[in-house]
Amino acid sequence: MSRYNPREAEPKWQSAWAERDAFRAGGPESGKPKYYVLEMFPYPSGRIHVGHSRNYTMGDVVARYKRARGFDVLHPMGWDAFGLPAENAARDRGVHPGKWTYGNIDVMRKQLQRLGLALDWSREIATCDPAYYRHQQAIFLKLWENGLAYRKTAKVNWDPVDQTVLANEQVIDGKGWRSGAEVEQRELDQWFFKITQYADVLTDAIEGLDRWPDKVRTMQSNWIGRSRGAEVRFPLTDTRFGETIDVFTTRPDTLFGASFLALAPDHPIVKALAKDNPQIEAFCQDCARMGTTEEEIEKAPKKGIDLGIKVRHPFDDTWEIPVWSANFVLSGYGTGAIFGSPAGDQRDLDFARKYGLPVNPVVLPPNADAATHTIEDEAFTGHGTIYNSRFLDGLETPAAIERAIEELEKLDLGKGATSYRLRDWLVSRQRYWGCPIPIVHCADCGAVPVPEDQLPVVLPEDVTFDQPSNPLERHPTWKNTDCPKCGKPARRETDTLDTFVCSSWYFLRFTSPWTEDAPFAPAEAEHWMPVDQYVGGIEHAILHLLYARFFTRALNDCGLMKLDGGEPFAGLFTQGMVTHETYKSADGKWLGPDEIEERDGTRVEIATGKPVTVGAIEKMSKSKKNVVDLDEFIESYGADAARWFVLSDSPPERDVEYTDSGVEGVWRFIQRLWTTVTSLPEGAPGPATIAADASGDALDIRKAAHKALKSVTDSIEGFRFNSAVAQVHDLVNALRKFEPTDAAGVAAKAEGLGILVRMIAPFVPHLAEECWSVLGGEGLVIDAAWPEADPALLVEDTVTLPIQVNGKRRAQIDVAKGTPEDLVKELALSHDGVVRATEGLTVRKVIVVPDRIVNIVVG
RNA sequence: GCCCCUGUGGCGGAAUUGGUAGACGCGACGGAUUCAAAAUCCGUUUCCGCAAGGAGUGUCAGUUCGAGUCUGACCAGGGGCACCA
Repeated sequence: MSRYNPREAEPKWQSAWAERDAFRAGGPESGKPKYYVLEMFPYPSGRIHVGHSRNYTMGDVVARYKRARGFDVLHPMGWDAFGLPAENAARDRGVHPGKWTYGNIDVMRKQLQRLGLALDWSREIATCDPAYYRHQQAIFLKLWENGLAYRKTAKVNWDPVDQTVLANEQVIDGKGWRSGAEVEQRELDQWFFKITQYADVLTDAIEGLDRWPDKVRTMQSNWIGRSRGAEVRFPLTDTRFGETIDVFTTRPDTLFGASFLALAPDHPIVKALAKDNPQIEAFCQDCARMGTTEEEIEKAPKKGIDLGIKVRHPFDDTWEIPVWSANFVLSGYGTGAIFGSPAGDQRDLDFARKYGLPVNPVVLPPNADAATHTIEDEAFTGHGTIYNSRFLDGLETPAAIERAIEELEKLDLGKGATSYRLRDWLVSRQRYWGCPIPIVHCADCGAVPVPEDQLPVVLPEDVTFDQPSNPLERHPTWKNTDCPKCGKPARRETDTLDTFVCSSWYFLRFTSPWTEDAPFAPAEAEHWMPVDQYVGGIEHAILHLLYARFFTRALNDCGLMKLDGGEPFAGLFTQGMVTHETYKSADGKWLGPDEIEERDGTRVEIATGKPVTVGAIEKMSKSKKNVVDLDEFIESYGADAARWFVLSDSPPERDVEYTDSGVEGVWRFIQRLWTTVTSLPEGAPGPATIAADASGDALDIRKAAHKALKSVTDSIEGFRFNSAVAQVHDLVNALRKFEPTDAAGVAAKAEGLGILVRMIAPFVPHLAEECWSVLGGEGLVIDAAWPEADPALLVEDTVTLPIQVNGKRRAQIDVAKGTPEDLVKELALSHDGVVRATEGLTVRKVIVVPDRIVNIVVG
């Protein structure tokens, strides 16, 4: 019997699919329901390893399954091609970023094609292509016209290694997301997108994302960080610096506990006071001099200075409150000023204790006694009953908040307000390999947009990477141009856009990548959007997924399209990684799995013969060398084996560990499936057979096939691919053990195999085609409809009922389905095992759950 | 500090609504085949026990005829946010 040879079969079927252009998406005219499935597009960093392939395989299973279910599927692929690694490669190897990038794209495209993905390659895009980024420049200008892109001087995150600014979302634990370097704060003039304008809708809409993981929804909600509260205006006793100081608080119910106000050191009032007061000036400088990295800021001790001015309490104009400046007050959040209510806030309490400010308890914890309740070193931050607070006395916190706001509004000294943690998206990058910002700076006219007919602003080719700073800035001529408005000599914007801008709308471009006069054809976008199933890594839970949600709304508002609800991704699945053991050589260098081998039970470095240290199991990554190259894997085991492996064992959202023995198990399975299929005798009916009059073993095998079909279908729908794999294993085991003895048996086996082959087609498409063809199936299996399980075969006519005595299983009986309770009870009570277990005890109750279980309660 | 998730055999995991815990795979062990090996095939494999039987889903309680599944407290691991007023 011949073995299945993926090396021959896989290219053959790939050509067959390509010849009939099988995966080209139709569109509005196809007459079929649409389904848009998308994997987060790759950054072309070099080569694809088995780890990367998991993401694409999962999307592919969905694409192929939906296709078999009669959907017009859009499943495109492209390249997130701008980014810093290309510049690093240019610096290290002297190759132009474009050349490096396109070279990688060619390699990776071939790798993805060898994986047998059902992709519509006619829609391929690369974001570094001027045909793509010209539209991005047009979008930038549209956002600018609509007030959603703006330029301002602000404190921003500066990555000293990558020599560029970063968005807040790209700073992880105080370090740059790519370089890992400690991020510094710098005051710079930069471009921003006004994502904060959408903070409210972006929060509210999270609730409707019911096909997103809860985890991602929570993370987005926390990131935006909406807090509801009040803005309170404290009247200044001295009006040199204005009428009031405005403060944001979430707890206006504690207003009667106010003992000081604290302003950020760079608050305008503090700055004004510092001019005539050397002590305040010194304090401000001290704060400014203090470390600029996130970590230093966090560790800095609390300190402040009395500014010598006073405000009046909004509810009592005879009550004066001192105004301080404190280093822990952030100028960027709320109004850059707080009121200190030490009894109810730990930080305020620490500050009050340090500087001897009053601590007035105003919230009584539940079950506490007003007469004895005191605050020592620990503030009570929870909700409770308000006291010591005049008209708020006796109210519970939520009611007191409302009452306080009501009063503030009546006095015109405040109002209900909402504050957000989210900052506007800083999109300027001081890098070369990105989309140029289409703006010209003119001494007379200011920032002037490049007129639409002059787009794209193309990157110059002749740049150097021998210095760390922005190559566009250093380019001798590129930045020199004329002002589009007045014609005078002017300077081009040399910053490029954050690459996350590119990935914020690529899924729209895929709907009509050939459109030249617009980023996308609105009719196509409206037909295909939203993406029905998006698949990608959890690392984008905030970054990309939040930006994209903002972008579709912004594009809606700029009139570029109409997308109901504004959400780009109706369904999101965040897949786990592929992990692998790590290895280090005797001298501490990372080694790849192909550089080691096992000799006499210990693993040694092949080159030196010295033993290696086996390290932690970690996500496959180039830096730790624990990768298995996809081409090499396919060379040995085939694409189907890679696909089956990454879907097996672990739930898709969890990590799966790559092991050689696991891969061998997959190989065994593929061969076993093949021998099972080819074991069908000559002249057997085709795979579309329905062996309607089967009985006995033949009927059992039919039932097994239809049950497996039902469970596999459910598992695919529920994104439980590991379960689907197990159910397929089960069916293969049943089919290979079934040796038909007559024509009816052969027909039943043929039917079972026919179901099996169509069922595995989304997972191992090449093997499925080969099987379909040997079984004599008509056409290609990709064109075969998903089989329907016969409901009559899903129900058993007898059931095995476990019988419990006091909740412990003691026996089981086989009864006809639907046997009356009385009879079941009688059978159960007379069963030997039950009689033994109940001897000498009184039967108090018998619970019969029809066709499920019997429980006898004795005592 | 606040918020969220996860704890099941030697391992990855299954048990979708409370109803036979451990499907399926890996590993291990035994056997067949072979001169031998690879490959393949057939068994066994939660733990204790020869067995009958007993115990068992992180711990402790609770609800229930019945809990991996529900509730509460705790323990452990992972993740997110964090001077955010």
